[in-house]
Amino acid sequence: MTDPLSRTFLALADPTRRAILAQIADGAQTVSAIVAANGLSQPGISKHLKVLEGAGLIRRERVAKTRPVHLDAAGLQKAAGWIDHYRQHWEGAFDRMDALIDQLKAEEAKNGRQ
Amino acid sequence: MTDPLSRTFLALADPTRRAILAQIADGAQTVSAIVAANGLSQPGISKHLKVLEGAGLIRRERVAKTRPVHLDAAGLQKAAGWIDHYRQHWEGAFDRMDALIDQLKAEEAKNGRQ
DNA sequence: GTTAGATATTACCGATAGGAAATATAACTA
DNA sequence: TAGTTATATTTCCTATCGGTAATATCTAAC
Repeated sequence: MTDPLSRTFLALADPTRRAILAQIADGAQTVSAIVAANGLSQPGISKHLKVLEGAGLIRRERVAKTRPVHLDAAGLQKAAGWIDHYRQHWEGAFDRMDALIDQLKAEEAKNGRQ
Repeated sequence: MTDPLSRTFLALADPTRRAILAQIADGAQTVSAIVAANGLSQPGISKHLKVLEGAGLIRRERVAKTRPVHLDAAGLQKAAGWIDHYRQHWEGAFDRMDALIDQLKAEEAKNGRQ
């Protein structure tokens, strides 16, 4: 019952779930393939997939008996968007620091000439 | 005892903690100021700050009696870096889709000329 | 050194997460 | 229709989370 962004970050806060995303990044995989790749039980994987789906990070379709799992960019974009807001801040901070360093160097050079 | 990236994402998976980061994005704030801004109790805020510090998202210094809380770019950069890896994937997917649309348009135009 | 203010730590609570095992459902196949 | 495969759901356990209240610690000022 939490907000979508929290759900997305919570979904990313688990190594198994990040491994699943890494596994399907290059193309859809069946649940069985994901179970085989990770050491977990099948119900355990299904639970993780449910969390990822609820966070908008994966989509599932139905192909015959299997339910291939796809990466969904929408959820990741939301998370990236939130972080990007702060990236502007810290890159700004780096820029200001660079400017400060340049200024200090310039003054140092000027003092050297005195 | 979990891995650093999980700790970072877990720290971001809470609205109160994201609000704290938003509040200190433009400059350090004291714990009291953060307590006043959010509706929570002081120990509650201290707990959240501990989580944020463990995730490398904030730093704390000591200035007289207060402990100003600063945004720390390091943790955010790790999280952003992880997501960026997948951003390349999904932007690649968009590019490929754009290329496909261009190709379809080109063929359509060619057929139109026939 | 005593006192006051700012913050951290501890103890406790209810809710939820992550995990395994058992069971149920859904769809292909014989 | 019965059997088999793929996946989902339920149940149960323990650990952790988010919250509050009470207490402790650290620093500055007197």
